[in-house]
Amino acid sequence: MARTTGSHSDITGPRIREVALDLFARRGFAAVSMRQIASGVGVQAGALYNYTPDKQSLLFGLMREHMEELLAARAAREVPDDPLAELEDFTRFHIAHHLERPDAVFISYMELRNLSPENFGLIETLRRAYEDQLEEILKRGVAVGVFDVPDTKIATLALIAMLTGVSTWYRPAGRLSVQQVETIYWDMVRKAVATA
Amino acid sequence: MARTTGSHSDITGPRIREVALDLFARRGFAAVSMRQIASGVGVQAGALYNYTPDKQSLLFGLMREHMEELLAARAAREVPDDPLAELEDFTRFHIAHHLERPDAVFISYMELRNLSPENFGLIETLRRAYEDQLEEILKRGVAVGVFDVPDTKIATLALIAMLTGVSTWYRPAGRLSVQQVETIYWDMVRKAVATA
DNA sequence: GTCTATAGGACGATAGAC
DNA sequence: GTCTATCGTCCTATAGAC
Repeated sequence: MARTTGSHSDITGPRIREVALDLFARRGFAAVSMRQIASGVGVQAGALYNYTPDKQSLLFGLMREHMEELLAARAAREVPDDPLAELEDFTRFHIAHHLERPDAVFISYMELRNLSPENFGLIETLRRAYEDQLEEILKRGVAVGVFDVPDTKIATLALIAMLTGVSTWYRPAGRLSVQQVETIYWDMVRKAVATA
Repeated sequence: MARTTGSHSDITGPRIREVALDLFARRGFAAVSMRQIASGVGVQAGALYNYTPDKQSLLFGLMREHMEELLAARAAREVPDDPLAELEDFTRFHIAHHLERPDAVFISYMELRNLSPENFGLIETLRRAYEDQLEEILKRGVAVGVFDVPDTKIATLALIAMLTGVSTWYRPAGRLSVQQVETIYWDMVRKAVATA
């Protein structure tokens, strides 16, 4: 892992984030030391502090990046007009996006309690903004009579929990493609909010 | 927190488990020290080792107890005969049981990676046994034509993720009773697996 | 059963040389 | 920008007195 002394600012920065994401996801933030991260990158522990003021900022940066990427990817999408097609789009987007970055997904809800109160608040705001997009779809569908849910807020949380749960069991080498998984979940989501 | 020197084996044992459960849930296993647990109990750190061989056994004991209690509570139930009523019973049981012990629920899926491989395997076996009960209900319902799910294994995981997710947002002081929450979720579960 | 004391090591973060 | 060296603190777990 050792590396020759010298300047590598363009490489080291991203590598630190990469290694930290991997180690935090696999062992947990509190169980990972700055020395372990440095070793994975191939530098000494002190060198990390050229890139982050402290360990917690490293975690926060990874989580904020993940949430902002999620919101940006969602915003970049061309969204259909009717609520049913919109909900299908959201479902498929959510599953595909989350399965593409399992480590970031994992730490973003497992390590919330290791954030300072300020940082926690910032992440929660981003998470709320994302959830609100789903709730708005449900509200529109209820308004025009294509959905029937007793409580849009709870339905939102229930559906997101269900969809995000894919990350806990999906393995790319398994028997199902991402598209097949999307379709199976969409079938359940569609029916769960359908008019009786 | 200090306590007079002396024998308290009948009190200290349960208190250690109680304090550990609370601290592990609030801050995470790796972030909690034996000294902090001892301080919460009102003894010195060394005294803990009269009750547990090490920190990890303490965690494992809490998780195993939680899973065994879950299976026992489920087994003690009188289960209705038709799949639809059975599924409603499972849904309401799962929600009520989990909302009664949020800390144990929390650590039981957040701290899996802090278990040794052997202990992890034991907990996974118990978890699988519980999940299998739901899958059997779904299979029976599909067999007699009252449920329509494309994949019972995935539906099982999806429904459990949705139901367990209640623990992340429910607060007893909130606007809804446990019964109301059960009913809202049952409405979604019922429709999600219904025949089209 | 609990205490005090400690072994033996890892931690986060910083200072100063190059 | 990275290194080596280190400060001060905390950790798990054990030993031996009471």
